[in-house]
Amino acid sequence: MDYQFKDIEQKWQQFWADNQTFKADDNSAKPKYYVLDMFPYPSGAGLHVGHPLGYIASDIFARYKRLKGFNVLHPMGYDSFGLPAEQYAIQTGQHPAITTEANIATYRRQLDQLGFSFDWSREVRTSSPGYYKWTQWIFMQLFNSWYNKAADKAESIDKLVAHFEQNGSAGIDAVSDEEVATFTAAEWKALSKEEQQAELLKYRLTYLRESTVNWCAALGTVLANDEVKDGFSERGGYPVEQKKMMQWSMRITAYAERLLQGLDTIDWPEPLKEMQRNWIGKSVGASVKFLISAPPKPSPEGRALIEVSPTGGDLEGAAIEVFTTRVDTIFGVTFLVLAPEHELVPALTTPDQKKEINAYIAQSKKKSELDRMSDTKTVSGAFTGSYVINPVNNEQVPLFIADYVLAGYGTGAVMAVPSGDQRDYLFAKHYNLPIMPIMDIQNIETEADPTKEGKYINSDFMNGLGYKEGTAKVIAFLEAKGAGKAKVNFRMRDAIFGRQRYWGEPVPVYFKGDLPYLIDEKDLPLVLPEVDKYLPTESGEPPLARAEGWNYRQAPPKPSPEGRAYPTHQAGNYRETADPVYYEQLKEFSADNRNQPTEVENILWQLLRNNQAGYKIRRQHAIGQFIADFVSLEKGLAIELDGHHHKLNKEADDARTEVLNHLGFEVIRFTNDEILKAPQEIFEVIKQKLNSLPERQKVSPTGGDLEGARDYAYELSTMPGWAGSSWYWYRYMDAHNDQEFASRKDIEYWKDVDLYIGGSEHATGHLLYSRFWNKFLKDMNLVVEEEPFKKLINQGHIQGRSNFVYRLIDEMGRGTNTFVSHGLIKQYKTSPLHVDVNIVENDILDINKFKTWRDDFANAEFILENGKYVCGVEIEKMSKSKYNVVNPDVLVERYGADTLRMYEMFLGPLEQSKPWNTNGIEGVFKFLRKFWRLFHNDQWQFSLSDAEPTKAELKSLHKIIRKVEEDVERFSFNTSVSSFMIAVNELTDLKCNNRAVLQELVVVLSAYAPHICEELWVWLGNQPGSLSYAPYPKFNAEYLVEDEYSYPISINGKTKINLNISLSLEPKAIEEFVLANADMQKYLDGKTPKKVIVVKGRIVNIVL
RNA sequence: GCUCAGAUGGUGGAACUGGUAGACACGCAGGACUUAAAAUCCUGUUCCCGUUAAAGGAGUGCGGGUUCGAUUCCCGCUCUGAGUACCA
Repeated sequence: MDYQFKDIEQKWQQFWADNQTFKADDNSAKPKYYVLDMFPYPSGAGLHVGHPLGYIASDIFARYKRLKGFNVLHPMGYDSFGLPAEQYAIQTGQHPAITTEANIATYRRQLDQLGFSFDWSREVRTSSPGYYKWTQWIFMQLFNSWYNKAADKAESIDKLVAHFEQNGSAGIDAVSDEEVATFTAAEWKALSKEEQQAELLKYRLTYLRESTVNWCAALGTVLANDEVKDGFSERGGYPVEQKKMMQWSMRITAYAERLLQGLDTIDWPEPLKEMQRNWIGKSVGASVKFLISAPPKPSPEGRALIEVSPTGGDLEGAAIEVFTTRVDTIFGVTFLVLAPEHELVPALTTPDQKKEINAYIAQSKKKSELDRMSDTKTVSGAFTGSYVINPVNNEQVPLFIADYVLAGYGTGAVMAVPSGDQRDYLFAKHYNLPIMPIMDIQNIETEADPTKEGKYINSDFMNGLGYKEGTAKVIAFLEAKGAGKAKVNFRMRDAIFGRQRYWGEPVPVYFKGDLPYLIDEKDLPLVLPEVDKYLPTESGEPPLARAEGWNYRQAPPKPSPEGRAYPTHQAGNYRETADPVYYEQLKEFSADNRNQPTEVENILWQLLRNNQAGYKIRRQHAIGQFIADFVSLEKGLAIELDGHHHKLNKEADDARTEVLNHLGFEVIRFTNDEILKAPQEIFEVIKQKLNSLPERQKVSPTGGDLEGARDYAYELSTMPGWAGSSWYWYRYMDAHNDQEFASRKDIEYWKDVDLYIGGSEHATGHLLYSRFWNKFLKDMNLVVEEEPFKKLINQGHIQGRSNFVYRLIDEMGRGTNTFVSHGLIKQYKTSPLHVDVNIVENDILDINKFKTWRDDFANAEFILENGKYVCGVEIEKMSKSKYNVVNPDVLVERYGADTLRMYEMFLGPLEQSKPWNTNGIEGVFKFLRKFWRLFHNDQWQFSLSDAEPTKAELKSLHKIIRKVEEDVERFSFNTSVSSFMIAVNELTDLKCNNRAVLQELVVVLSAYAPHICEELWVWLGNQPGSLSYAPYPKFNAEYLVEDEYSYPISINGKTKINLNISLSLEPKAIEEFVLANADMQKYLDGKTPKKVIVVKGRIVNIVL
């Protein structure tokens, strides 16, 4: 039979699925190998031909490793939280979960038809509660941790608390917020719980803090730095502004050094490592304090300044701290510059300068991010009127502000050394400030000279020293004086960890007042609630604020005999609907309480039981959210005793009273003492109260009783897109575990990802955050490797090739229905318009198809060149809106998956970006047919010979065995496709139909073209499905041994002829043989060679 | 501006540690089969000069260098792509 790829591919895809052929074993004697693809966001557009590129490569590699005897884990899943589904929901009202589900179905169908060897039993989806339960859990671990610099790892927050309780803040070296308090153990213990919480928040690895964020009003959310490009959002291209907001952040800066050092231990592309290094942005230098000096001539106004300073006192004694990488140049400092946003600017501005400074601040605020970037030449700034003192020579230098100093980097202040820094130089020239050379070989005629060579001059105690000694000396000097110290600064900022969006993981946090608390671990997952609309509320709160009952109900703590603690409810959120489950829980606690009464309760109970007060009294009865000590449901009276808890929490009691009142209960309270002293009197009070109250309507305990209960507000923002992708490779190891994010056993077996394939666009996002979380999990001893991805390969991007038509613009500036061919557009006023690449061939527009492409083009007219409409071409991203998408479905339908797989590999090196071009796919298709034909006779009948393979056949076979081994190991998939073609061409020429040879060839090719190989494998008489785990053929070098080699003979490096010479011949003999050759005599032309170079088995070169 | 990657026929690309530049494909040209088309197969295809065949010359972005020999190594430059952006 002819090569029927459609039947074959369907059949084997079904077989693999039915037999779970690629299910990985968690416990195997074979060595493990983990091949991972970056999991996709399932977009509505489905896959285009660019998406599978990396998956094909990883699949070939995974299949190859199986043949090589490895236990391969090769999973796939979906990064299914994200903006597009939510944007779609906003527009259509369709729940993002539904959109996502539909998109995943499309993705799955498209992936399946390409014959990937994924272990689908381990599929993960970041948006499924079973998965994000553990994303939330990891968040909680981060919340419960702090970074101990002394141990250089994250540790439990309990350990920090224990330290505070014993030693106060002394001796703690932590990565924390800047403004942490210092306190003694006693002071710590004296703090209220809330104050302690607030302080601990400054240490936690995930924390809430007022931060300047990238706010995108159009998207209604904040964005991470890596999601902002040139002041616009990466998705959608909307403007982004800076805004101060209370935000969740991740203390990734704690790991800056380890993230940097770790790069040296992993096998990643150098450019990608470089991007991470730049992003981390380590600079080694020093921080120096410049004392603020009084204005030079204290005027009445000058004094006024000091009085109005925000510090409330004398600014003398206060200092400006700068960070510098060239502290050795400090004697060249002739002024200081602050960022306009620097907090001390208002206080340091003298009244004379106030006007100028304010004008400058206003002006630089107005400048957009873009202006500031494009305009790097203009010097601008303003003098504050104040001066500071250089600590090394006590000289007064003026203090300026200028927007070339960034508030967000370092301390937002720089010491200006115009002789060594070009920006400072320009600034000094502009403001006529002195420029002081500090190196003997410095040339500062026209520009700054940042040289480190030479000896210092004008530098007091540093004069005559070189860079290294000078730097050491000046740091020692500053340290001794307490005016500075060596310091390392990082460019990387903590990562904002919150989006004001719906379609993301809820943050497992609720609030008491302003303080965040974790929900109970047993309440995970905190499931995303339903909302009526996916938009922010009218008051600008995130969409989750629309969710009904989006509040946390903390279960009452287990009662202690003395405590009988009630949940600490406080005024706040109101809840109208009942929660039967919670009510059941309350009833349980009530029963517990009844079984363990306190002394006082017991006394009162003896008086009130059996209708002794005239009405039925219940004790420890659940009402709404609370358990009342005694209650008459009939009369609506709650009697509360003064438990241990109540004393501590008057506010909570008041709130409780308010709620109970709302529910129709009157509340009376007694202290324990009152009851102990005069129980009978209390009894009488209660009795009177009961009589005075009207009878209450009966309410069902489940229905009405819970109404109006108070709850805690949950966090309203959701986690950012990178949360779910920062640990997913561990979930694949144990995808269905509902006790742990992955079991210790499986983590210890699979350890880390051996090969990770994905795009370089994740360099500073996903790949950095994943390394961060991995290091944290390692610190927590939850995983075993410090780095998650041992080897990483960036597949190139397949770009689209767009075609354009050019619409003629009339003199009014309106678009017409006339289109100008590309060659003529210079003569007309036109505007370009994307046109569907499917109606263009070789850049010539099919005019008839164009007219039917869009209704409004039915009457289009054209200005042609040479009778043709030539389209413009541009290489850009493949996207629906650009009409340049090539769909793999179409190609699979026409050529089959095996052809598409091999063609995508054949296109060029995996890591290279290139525009898609379907031309050439025929060549690969022909190759597979030719391969198929090797196994068949002229009548398309399966026909093989069992004879001994010939030497030539074995040579072809073993060449390809070795070649594929070499190529796959170095990820050069394109070259092995060529080699397969060569092998099949050779075997065809040899008319090879030898079973032994072809069977091995099938195994070698099966990683690339699995379907056709499975089919032939079974024809060859093997067990269906066994091919995937067949042994890779053993290469035997003997078959490639030659006894002759065709030496290229060159004269002065230019090849002239080839001569067959025995490989056993030694160089001396080769030289003689060559020089004696008749043809060579002609070239030598009687001359004697100056020199003859013979490289055995390679080349002969004659120098004349 | 800085950092990184790259530049090879009409096209995609190959040449792995310096050793026959252009493998393998696409496209194109010519041919075979066929009434014809499709499909398939064969031949040619870096450029220039020349031709019956030959023989010669140039050639891996440009200019230098090292070397018997350079697409490969070194120096300078041009262009393209990516990242980054006043980072003190």
